[in-house]
Amino acid sequence: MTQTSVPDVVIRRLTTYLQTLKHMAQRGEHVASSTEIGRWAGVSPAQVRKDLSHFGEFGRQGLGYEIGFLCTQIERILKIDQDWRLILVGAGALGHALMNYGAFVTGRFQIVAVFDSDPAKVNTRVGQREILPMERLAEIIAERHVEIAILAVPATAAQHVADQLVACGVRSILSYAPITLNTPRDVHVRYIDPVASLQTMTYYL
Amino acid sequence: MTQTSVPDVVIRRLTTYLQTLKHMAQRGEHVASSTEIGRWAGVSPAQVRKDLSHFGEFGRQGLGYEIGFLCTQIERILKIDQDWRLILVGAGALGHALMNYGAFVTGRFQIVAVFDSDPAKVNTRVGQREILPMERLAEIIAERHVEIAILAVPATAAQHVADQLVACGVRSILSYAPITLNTPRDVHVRYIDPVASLQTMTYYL
DNA sequence: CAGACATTGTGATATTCAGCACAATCATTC
DNA sequence: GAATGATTGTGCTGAATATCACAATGTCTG
Repeated sequence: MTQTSVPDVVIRRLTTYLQTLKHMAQRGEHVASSTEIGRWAGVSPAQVRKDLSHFGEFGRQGLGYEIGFLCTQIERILKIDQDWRLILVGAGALGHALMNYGAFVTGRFQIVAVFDSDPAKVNTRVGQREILPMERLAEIIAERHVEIAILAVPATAAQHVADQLVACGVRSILSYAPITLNTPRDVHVRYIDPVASLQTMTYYL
Repeated sequence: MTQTSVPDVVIRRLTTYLQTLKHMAQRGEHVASSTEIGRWAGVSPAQVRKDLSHFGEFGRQGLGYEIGFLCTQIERILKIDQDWRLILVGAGALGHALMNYGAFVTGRFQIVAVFDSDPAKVNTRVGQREILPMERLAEIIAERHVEIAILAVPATAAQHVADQLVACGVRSILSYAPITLNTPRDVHVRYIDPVASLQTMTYYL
């Protein structure tokens, strides 16, 4: 309702609601009930309403939620109604794939610089961007006001690079390294690890 | 302690404990306390102990956990002490990157076949594997006893492909499509979506 | 080998999160 | 314009999850 620290799971569900709403909008719909949103997002209607109620009253009784309006509101809440500049550290196979990933080329998350510690890679190009040496990390981060970094380096280097990023003022890290990073509490880290995901699924087989 | 339906979060943490333990083993350590494991995995010592206690008593009072033994036990619990055959659907840029991803080339999760609906791609190669048409999905899944699939197709096709996979007997899906899949309750789905991860982080900035 | 010390496993407690149920409210129909 | 039907927002309740605290049990030292 007000500012009483919204649970992290709620924030994560907001992104799925947004996905769902965008799809509905593309299908030409204009209004969605919590039941509909919940069905497509895989959560209960009550959950949808309660989640949204953390941030205000966006629906109309008897009708539901106006899709365009709710999209705008969620985007505002998540602060994705603006462009964000990212940097990418690690120009290996994964780094190349990320540079060419559509969402990072055309979307609101834009990779503005790529770094690698390998001198052989520095000054070569990936996509349209030149690979920069780690020495220029601080400079670029300050210059471009970067707050988010994608970490695509080997596990052995991940903690060291993360320390550098934090020292340079980065406050959010999306890490592809299969290791839990040790960072100050005000730095947010998310992990993407396909193998870890698979390992949790085999348990149920 | 026994088989009283262990929470999913516990299963997910087991994978991080395993990561941590592997790193410790590589550093030449032989014993780890719950405090140490917790510090590197980012959870409280009590949490580590309680999580492990769901499956048995693996530690020794006054000493801690024997790293090699605990690794073996966790691998057994997660059923990753065996090889798993995967199929990959979608041979776009992401599919290519996944095929060349080290863990899927040398690890215990092996991609045994790649499928794509685009006739132009069928019969071309990605890595060392030939891209197969979707028509052969059922045949290969049955022949190779595949239970896990990686979904790397556009969001618009994801639900349709997922339905096919489920119909063919696949019981776990790792989806890279930015959409919540509608599947029977006994089919497990995990999502990997970098943009969604980033969207949850900007909230805190 | 006895005493000091460290660490586990777990019952009890606290906290967080999800589901329920219904009053409040609005569109729509007749 | 009143009655009907649908849907929201939310206090309350219950379930799930995390934390605490300590007895139990082992190691290690002198």
